[in-house]
Amino acid sequence: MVRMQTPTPAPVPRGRAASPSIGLNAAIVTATTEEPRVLTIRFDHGDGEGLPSGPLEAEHRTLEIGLRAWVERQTSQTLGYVEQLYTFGDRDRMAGGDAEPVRALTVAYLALVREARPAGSADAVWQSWYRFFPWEDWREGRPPQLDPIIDRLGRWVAAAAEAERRLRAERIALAFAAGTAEWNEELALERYELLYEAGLVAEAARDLGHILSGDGGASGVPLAFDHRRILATAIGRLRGKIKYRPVVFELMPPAFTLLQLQRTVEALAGVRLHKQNFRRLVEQQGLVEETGEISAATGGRPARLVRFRREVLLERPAPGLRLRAGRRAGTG
Amino acid sequence: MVRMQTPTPAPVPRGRAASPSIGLNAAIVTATTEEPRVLTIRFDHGDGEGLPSGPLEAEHRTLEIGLRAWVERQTSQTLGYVEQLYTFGDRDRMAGGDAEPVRALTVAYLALVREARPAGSADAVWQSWYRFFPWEDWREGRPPQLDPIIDRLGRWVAAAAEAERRLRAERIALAFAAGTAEWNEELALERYELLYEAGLVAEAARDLGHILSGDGGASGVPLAFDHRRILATAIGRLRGKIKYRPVVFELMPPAFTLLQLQRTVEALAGVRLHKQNFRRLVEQQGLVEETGEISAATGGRPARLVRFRREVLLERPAPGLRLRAGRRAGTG
DNA sequence: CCATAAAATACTCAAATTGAGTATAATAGG
DNA sequence: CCTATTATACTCAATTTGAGTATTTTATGG
Repeated sequence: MVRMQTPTPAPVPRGRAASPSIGLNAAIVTATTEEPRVLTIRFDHGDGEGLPSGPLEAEHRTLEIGLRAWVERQTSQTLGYVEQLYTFGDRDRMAGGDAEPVRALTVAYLALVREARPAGSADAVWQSWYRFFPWEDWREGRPPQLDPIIDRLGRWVAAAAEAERRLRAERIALAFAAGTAEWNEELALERYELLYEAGLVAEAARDLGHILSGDGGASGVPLAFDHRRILATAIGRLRGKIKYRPVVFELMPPAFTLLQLQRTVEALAGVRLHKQNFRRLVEQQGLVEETGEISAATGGRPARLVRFRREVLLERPAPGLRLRAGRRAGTG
Repeated sequence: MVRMQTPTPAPVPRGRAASPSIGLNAAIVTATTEEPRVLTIRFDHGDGEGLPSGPLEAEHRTLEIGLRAWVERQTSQTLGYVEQLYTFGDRDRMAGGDAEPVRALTVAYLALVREARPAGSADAVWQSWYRFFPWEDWREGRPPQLDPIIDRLGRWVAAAAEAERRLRAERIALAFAAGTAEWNEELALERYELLYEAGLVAEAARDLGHILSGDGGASGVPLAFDHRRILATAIGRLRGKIKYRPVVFELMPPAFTLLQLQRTVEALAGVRLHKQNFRRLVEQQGLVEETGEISAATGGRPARLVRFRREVLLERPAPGLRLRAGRRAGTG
């Protein structure tokens, strides 16, 4: 990483010097048995769960090194791909009462790991990320959880004044494929933020000191702090990234079949793909190469085992799986 | 993402709790008379220049609000679009001597403004960003500055051992369109990082305490600290973004002709586009609508004046100008 | 040993998109 | 009126996409 220099010496009379604490936060993702999984921590003090996080320590040269250090120490996972997501710096972030507003700066990361180890601590668990975002999984068609959500969103729209109402309606139409718009799996963050604004996720009520009235689980399991928002960011980012960068392979074993690859992509994207076209794409793009081996039958005709063709990284600027959802699940 | 190596990784065994200073940093971009411009500050103490930056202050609720606040105060610019780029947090960033390594955290932003005001302070100047990246401007064809660069990069490749050599050669081929690869304007950061690693930009030498031997200006004007790297990040991000988000319009006046729009996109992307196809794209995507007015002749037949069609934001998830460079400049 | 299910793989084909033009219209300046 | 310059309309072949059908190769249950 680049050797960094000091930021420009502040030329402005410093009002109150902000000397906030800095946290690192990671959405650690893997994919097993057709589910995208994320590592969460159960907090022993209380009932909540959240993403693993740790402090930035002085001995780490860069943020990313610091992140890898404590993740590997705490969860005994070796991180593969790591990408910075966003830095959140809200004051008043540590809500809850009349405590002096303390700025908590959090640098959030997305990390991919190839295999889900049992997780170092007993409090760390791998969970399908759809547990937190049930409306994001369209692999078996439109998820039924959407009905109560759209319903409640509709009431939120109606509650607003003229101009704002139209705006809300259109944001919802776009994000939730309510009108003519098609489902766009990349808009995970937009959807979560809409639900938060509309007060339809538990975090929104919590941050206001309320309790969310029940919705039969349609709104998903909440996470501590803004961790669910970070996870939504991670999901959206990853879903976008697989289209132009071969990041899926960070989640695959050394050798795999094309169907396994497709199932992993589908798990992440939350949509089904057209099998024949998916293969055509993968082959045409030169993303994989033969291992020469054949898979131990997966239920039908045995499949070739392929591996990721690393050279593609050096050949083309944007190798990825610009996937288009197949209308019907698994045609052909 | 490719990262540069720290020249001096001094592992200092230090205690705990990093309580670093936090800086905000902005690449403020506009586009006038067919040039993409960025606001830089001339430092009175010394000869360098850099990006505007300021401290995060306690009274700002979010990072972005803090950023807007001091930018608007210091430069009297009103920021339109603002996007977080990256958070840099290297320790040892305060180079130069045996000073105690202090962590300086910097959150870098990209900001777009519609018109370049004379800039609040006399030390603030709008400059074409190609002054800092002469090799990035392909609008008049392959820039001649590339020749000495490729030449020097070639020597850097030759200087490496076998395995590393191949790697370098392929990174260069991809980033600089040296082999079969086509020029990819989005790879601005990758190119800058290669040049930094190869010691071909002044910052690399400076960070090592050397002086860069002359290259006739091919390597562009340096900036203080890592500001040129931040600018490269901003350029790459913006060039990518215009393809799927209508951000160019943040730089356009309320009414404009299609050619003006095209010239702005070309200025940002650093490549020429096929005029007729560009228009087809813009119209098909519904990005603009008629104002009914006609431009005061721009040299030939008068052109319709159009405006950005805001509704497109609500209709489609990824409205942008997925531009393809035209082989020849301005055909038709 | 045969029928059937489950995959894998091969091949087809029409529609849509893209890349690269040509053709024509409208203006200003001499 | 001729020329330069830009705007705009329209064409057309090549490529890419979306959505199939057809065929091959296994395992399995009678």
